[in-house]
Amino acid sequence: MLKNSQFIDKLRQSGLRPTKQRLKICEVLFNREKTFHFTINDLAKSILEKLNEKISLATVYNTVHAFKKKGYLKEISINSDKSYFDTNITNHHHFFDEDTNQLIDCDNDNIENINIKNNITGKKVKSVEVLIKVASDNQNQN
Amino acid sequence: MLKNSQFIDKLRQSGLRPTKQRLKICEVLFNREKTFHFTINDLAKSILEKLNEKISLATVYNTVHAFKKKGYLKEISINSDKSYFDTNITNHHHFFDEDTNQLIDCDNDNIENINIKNNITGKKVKSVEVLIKVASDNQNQN
DNA sequence: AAACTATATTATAATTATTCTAAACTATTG
DNA sequence: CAATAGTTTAGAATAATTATAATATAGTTT
Ligand SMILES: [Mn+2]
Ligand SMILES: [Mn+2]
Ligand SMILES: [Zn+2]
Ligand SMILES: [Zn+2]
Repeated sequence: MLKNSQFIDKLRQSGLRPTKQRLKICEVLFNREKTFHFTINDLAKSILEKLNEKISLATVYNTVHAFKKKGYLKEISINSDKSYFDTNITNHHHFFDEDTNQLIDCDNDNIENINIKNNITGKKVKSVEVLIKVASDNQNQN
Repeated sequence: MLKNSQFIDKLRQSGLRPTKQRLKICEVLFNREKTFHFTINDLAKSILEKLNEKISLATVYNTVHAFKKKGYLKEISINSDKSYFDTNITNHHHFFDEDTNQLIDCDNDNIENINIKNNITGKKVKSVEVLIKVASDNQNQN
């Protein structure tokens, strides 16, 4: 449970002004036990529910992108309809539950280390991530 | 190099009428050496260039989705801006070149078999795919 | 603290990818 | 060939995201 002043410091350190809106968004994003996987819409809804506060959608977009740029959030693509973001910024794998459309972190030691025998020549590996799609047995595989 | 009549048979077999447009799209998609990774826009452009033919965008969307449903194409999510499709319908991994925004197939035996120790309870694994993001050394990691 | 300047917020418009609609067209079947 | 069921099409509708430009705020200077 981080306090406001800690968020203020963090934001200042990364050259972001600690505005009222950004602090609210920090609260919603980072004051939670577990990793938060969300769409912009989820976040906007969360802000409204948790804080009973309305922040302009544009600001939510701006802030999420600012936080991503500073490395406090990462973007995940599982679905081309909308972007998902992740408060777990480490390199990690995901389960994607096709029944519920939920992203779930996959513990890194749940999967053996992945070794790429031949990389593209002249390129450097930036990340290696596994996406495991799951569904209840009877599900249509779309 | 498949002939028209082979496409006609294939389409008939899957209950799709072999229309002029679908045949053209088959030509562009499947008469090539290597796997084709494309966006709808790439495909539309290809149709125009290769066949000097204009097919309505709605038809391109319809056809791609019909082909996907029949299992002749698969959809890949690397980027939430737009959908990528793949003529390689097997379970396989990808390199994504961040410099060029190109998807490249990763040979399955380029990566050791992936074993998931603990799956989500009550769910069945539908697919396990690795995405390896690469870039030239000096690239900013966005 | 007032003034100044750089940044951030906001409502709203614009853009882009994708899907929907409904009318015109075409492949298939009898 | 005629009936019909499926397909194509242009254009409208929708939804996510980004751009704009006026207003507000934070940090800095005086
Ligand atoms: Mn984005
Ligand atoms: Mn979209
Ligand atoms: Zn995660
Ligand atoms: Zn592929």
